[in-house]
Amino acid sequence: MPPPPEPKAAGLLQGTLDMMILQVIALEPQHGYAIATRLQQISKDVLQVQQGSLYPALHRLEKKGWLAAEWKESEQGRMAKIYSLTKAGKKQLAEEAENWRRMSAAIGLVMGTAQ
Amino acid sequence: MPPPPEPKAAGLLQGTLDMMILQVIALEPQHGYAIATRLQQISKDVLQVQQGSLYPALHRLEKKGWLAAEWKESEQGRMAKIYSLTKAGKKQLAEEAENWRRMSAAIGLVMGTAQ
DNA sequence: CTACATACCAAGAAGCACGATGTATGTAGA
DNA sequence: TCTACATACATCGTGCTTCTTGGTATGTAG
Repeated sequence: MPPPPEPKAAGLLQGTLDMMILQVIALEPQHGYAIATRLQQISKDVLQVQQGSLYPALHRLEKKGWLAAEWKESEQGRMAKIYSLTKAGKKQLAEEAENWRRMSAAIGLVMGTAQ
Repeated sequence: MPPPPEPKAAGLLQGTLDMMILQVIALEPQHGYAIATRLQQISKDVLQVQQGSLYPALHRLEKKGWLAAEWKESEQGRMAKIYSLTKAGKKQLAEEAENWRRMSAAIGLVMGTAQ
């Protein structure tokens, strides 16, 4: 049998996935599969979003009205559901980003990583 | 009736509570009530740990062997359960702190807060 | 025709923070 | 004395999010 393929250690902080999805889409409308790829690229392989986390999150965000979906052709020439930010989504992203800054700064204070 | 007492906005990132508890206790053994107070002080009121989050977390950490508990007199002259870090707890804290740094840095990259 | 990358989705389980609620004691003030 | 408040512990149920695992389908390269 093959050696256990590394712990994988995803373990995302709750709530940050939604925020990062909004952020990636804010830069440019994307389909789900590409969002996961981009997140992994940008974070230099630290963040590896599972599909079982990604798609529920996308549906969640669409349901709340932060995202709008549309079937289009992807860059690879295949049909894909392209998500883009709604106006409410932009506002939500701004709020969550601000909250993230406050929170991570506070945690930084506690952990002595401040400054 | 009194005006609604401010949103309170706790909303901790899941998983970080354990890490911060370990960190606060690493600085000095504390009892539960004091841990919550300290966290609030250090974070300048950004982090407000509910008792319904705190005590389960303490029991969880003790069960895993990261914390050791002992009944002693508090600074206020009352009996309190003082928690201190075990050897395993120190190791765990180091791991979680390192992981936090990697994670928050990665999220920072995504959010454009980098540098 | 097999494997792989692309692209979507669902179901079940587990973990965790939260809100509400309860107990008890010591102290300060009315 | 009676009341309020701070200290100090704790449990329970709920809801949300993430993870794991599995499944569908298409195009392309070998």
